[in-house]
Amino acid sequence: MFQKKKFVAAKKVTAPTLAPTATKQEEGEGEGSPSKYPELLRGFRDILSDEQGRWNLVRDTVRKFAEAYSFDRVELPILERADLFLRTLGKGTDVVEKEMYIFTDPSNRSVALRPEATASAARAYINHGMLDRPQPVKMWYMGPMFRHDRPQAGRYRQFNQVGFESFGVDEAIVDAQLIVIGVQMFREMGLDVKVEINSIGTSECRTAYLAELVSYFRAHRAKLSEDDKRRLQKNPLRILDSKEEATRELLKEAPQMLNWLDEKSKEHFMKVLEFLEEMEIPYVLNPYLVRGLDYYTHTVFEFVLAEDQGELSQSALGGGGRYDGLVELLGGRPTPACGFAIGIERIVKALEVKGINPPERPAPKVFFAQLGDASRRVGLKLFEEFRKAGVPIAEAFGKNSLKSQLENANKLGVELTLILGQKEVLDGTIIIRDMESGGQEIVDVKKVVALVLRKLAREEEPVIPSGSAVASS
RNA sequence: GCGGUCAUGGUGAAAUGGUUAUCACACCAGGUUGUGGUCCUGGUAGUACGGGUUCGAUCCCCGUUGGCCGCCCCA
Repeated sequence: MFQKKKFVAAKKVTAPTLAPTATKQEEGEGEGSPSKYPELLRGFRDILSDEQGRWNLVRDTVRKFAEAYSFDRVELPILERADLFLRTLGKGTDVVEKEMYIFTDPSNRSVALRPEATASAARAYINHGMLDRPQPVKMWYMGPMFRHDRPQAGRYRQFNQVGFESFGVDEAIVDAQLIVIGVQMFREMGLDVKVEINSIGTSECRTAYLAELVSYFRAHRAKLSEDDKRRLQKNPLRILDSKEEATRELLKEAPQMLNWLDEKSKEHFMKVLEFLEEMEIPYVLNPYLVRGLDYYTHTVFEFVLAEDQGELSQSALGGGGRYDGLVELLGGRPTPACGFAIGIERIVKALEVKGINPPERPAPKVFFAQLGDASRRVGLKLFEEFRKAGVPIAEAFGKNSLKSQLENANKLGVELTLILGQKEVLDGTIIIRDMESGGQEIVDVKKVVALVLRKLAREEEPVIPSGSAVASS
């Protein structure tokens, strides 16, 4: 029996803590499991087989695109020096300020679970001297990210992202192609997205613009909400996507980023848009689109689920942009770069809402039913033969009665059940039972794989309807 | 981080300040020999956790944890 009490007891055994800096057990989350059963950490989840079909669709599609567009797969560490993110993401950003899983490791280093992977990709680019490879260096990754945010549907503390990053080329076509890849991937998966796009220029023109923006809003400070005042102080760009009515009103008269772009930035942005038009990628110019991370320059964009895709609280499926200063910021040679990341959980959710649910794996069409240990031994070998023949096969070795095994077979919806009893083992035969008709035949066990293959192939032959019109529903 | 809302077996639901918490589905085992789908019988399994009020709490109160929604933010 499973002892429920064990977990209660286990709670009292204080595990060696990784953070000797003593997170005092105060209020809020963070105590052990309050239940008698082990409980998931808030915002963390198990992804079970009922979702795996959709996950596979995402994984497979992404991989196909990565290969077609020659992006190289990289596996980046989940844990990095905290400093990497603190330097790159920006001081005022929420991610850095309150969402990072940051702690001191046993060797007394400040480390962080990655909240995103672009910084790691840039770090890898520098560490491995990729600037000496033919440019652009194009890489893609897929894996978990961590942000200690308040969980909600479509927002988790551990979530998975796929990212595409291209280093070393500053041409607008790089931005455009990344957007094309993103949009086409979504289409391939059956999701209709639109692209929201903006340019925030170089850090120089952004600084000039921000000064202007701040002074504009300072003049109207009285009308701003507390939130927006805080933004104005900490991260003024964010005021652009404020949802406050009064602020939105003020924004109409506010200085526009686009007017502050220098000639080169403007030209770059126009080219990106032209390429998108050429490719007939639907985009929406959103002058208020800014991204949450500081390293972006020039083009920024988001992939947003098209409206008619059902109710979803989180409709931004991904986003990205150009980050020409990032490599240099990390100490590398100035290197232009551009990339995007998409959130797998949100995509999977969108697929679910849309009713797209491919099977996780092909359902087995054959079931092996045994009677006794001699039969089990033969079964063990047969499984290998069927595997080599590429035929998935199910079993219930743990059951003793033929009846319950057939029940299982029936529930699985297999076409054929192989029945092997004492008698058959002695004779070197096996029974093939057709589950639909109930018909059975006794065959040589040595030929069973070939016979099953033939029977299954016959089933798959398309039945040509003979003349009679099929009643339409 | 702020506000709201909810929490009953694996799932979906029902009920009550007072014997043993109800039902369906699912799962397991049977309905004499080695044969599934329907049917019948039986079984496993639950009031998230901690405290308080009470003679008595699953129900009332408080706290915690977790889900969801809005804000913040973002993928």
